[in-house]
Amino acid sequence: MKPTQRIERHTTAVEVARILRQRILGGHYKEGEFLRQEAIAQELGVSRIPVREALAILEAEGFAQREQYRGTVIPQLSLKEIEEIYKLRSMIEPYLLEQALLNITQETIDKVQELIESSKNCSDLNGWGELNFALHKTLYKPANMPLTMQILDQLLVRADRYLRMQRYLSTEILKESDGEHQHILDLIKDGRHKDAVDALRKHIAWNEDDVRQTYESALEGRY
Amino acid sequence: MKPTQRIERHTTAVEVARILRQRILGGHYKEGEFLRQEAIAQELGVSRIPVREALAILEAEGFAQREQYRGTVIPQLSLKEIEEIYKLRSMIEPYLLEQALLNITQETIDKVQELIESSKNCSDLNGWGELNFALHKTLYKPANMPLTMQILDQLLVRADRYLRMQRYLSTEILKESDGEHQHILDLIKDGRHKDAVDALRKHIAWNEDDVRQTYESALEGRY
DNA sequence: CCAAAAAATATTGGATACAATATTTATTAT
DNA sequence: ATAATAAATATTGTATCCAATATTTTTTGG
Repeated sequence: MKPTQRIERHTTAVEVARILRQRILGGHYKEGEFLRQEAIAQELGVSRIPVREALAILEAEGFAQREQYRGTVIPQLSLKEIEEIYKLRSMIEPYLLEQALLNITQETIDKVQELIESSKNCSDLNGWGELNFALHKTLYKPANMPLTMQILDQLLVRADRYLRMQRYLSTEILKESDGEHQHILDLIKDGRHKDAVDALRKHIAWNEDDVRQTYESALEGRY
Repeated sequence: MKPTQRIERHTTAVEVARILRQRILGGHYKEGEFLRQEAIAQELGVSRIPVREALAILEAEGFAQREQYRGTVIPQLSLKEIEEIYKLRSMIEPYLLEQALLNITQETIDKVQELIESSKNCSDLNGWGELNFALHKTLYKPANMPLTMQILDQLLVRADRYLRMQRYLSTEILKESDGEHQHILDLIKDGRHKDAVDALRKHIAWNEDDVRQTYESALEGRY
């Protein structure tokens, strides 16, 4: 078979990991499906070595489970995991925002505003996800807590798997979400930091509700 | 007949990752030192392939940083990271305990008591760390929150790097810690769940203070 | 025909060999 | 002698090949 997707910069292994991560998040592989090294290698036009390294990375990140001499499976989505993700987010993000607000600069505010604008004008669902991701990163960066950010990253990426399910069904939620982001930023601009943190808490809670509903209705549709 | 339970075996790569993780935690490699694939491979009597996979895993776990065509370095320890680790632990662990206590069984309590006894009788610093790890896992397991446990695992393993520094200097802290664990368990046995959670909070806070002091005095000794 | 054993096939795991890149040492021009 | 350049060396990254193990198919005994 001929390669369908090409490699660019970084090492091949990291590139393959990135592509597979995207595929997993995008629902390209069915839950419980076995990923075959040889198949992936041929599709991407590389040998199995970088593919294996990529699978090792993805396993360490929790996106895949390797079973010795059997293969690699994509772990199943679950309501339980949604609960956990959002419980953790609701613990970590308000704290990150609080800390960030202590050191926030006009530059950060402007950058966040820019990202919100881009997000409003973004019709591409994939791109919207990236922007949303960047927004959080930018907003929390002044907290200067790299480890916490790293942990949060993991949670956001995991949440993304569920968010994408949702995006297939409704794009209104995106605009709603943009509006909430704008509201939080406005409160920050006004110096109403405590209110901003509260608004963030609500934002996360609403987000969870949306995801749960989508997940549940998707399940119903399936069975 | 089909196997009811698959035997837990490890690939060379996972085994190498485990060994390197221990070494990193044990301070075998100096901060900022480059890990050479060939050297590790020869020491462990394997080829570089599993070593590379191990390094990829460790990087995904945050224990190493690979730079393309340059090598793998151990990230530096920092007071900042200590603060972050313990802030996150103080958010996550009390919540995990609360949830666990809702579903806790006598079996779990007995198991934890056993682990504490073993810990009291354990003179080996390395083994004590393992027991401490197992204790947390056992105690929080009834909460049934695998993702949260996974995140916590990362934090505990990271904290271990600093704890080990400490253990070189003082073994009294271990006994103190055992006592605190016993105290928490006693409160649980008495059904005083809220008090147990509070005791855990204090335990974590004290632990942080110990680690900070050790880290700072170690720094002074170094320069 | 059916279940168990054996062979065949598929797939993963690892070692060796080579290519790509970085680092170090040697060389050359001024 | 020194800075710039080129060669040599070291190290990482990847491909190919083979070994170990799992899965599937075929064979065989009842």
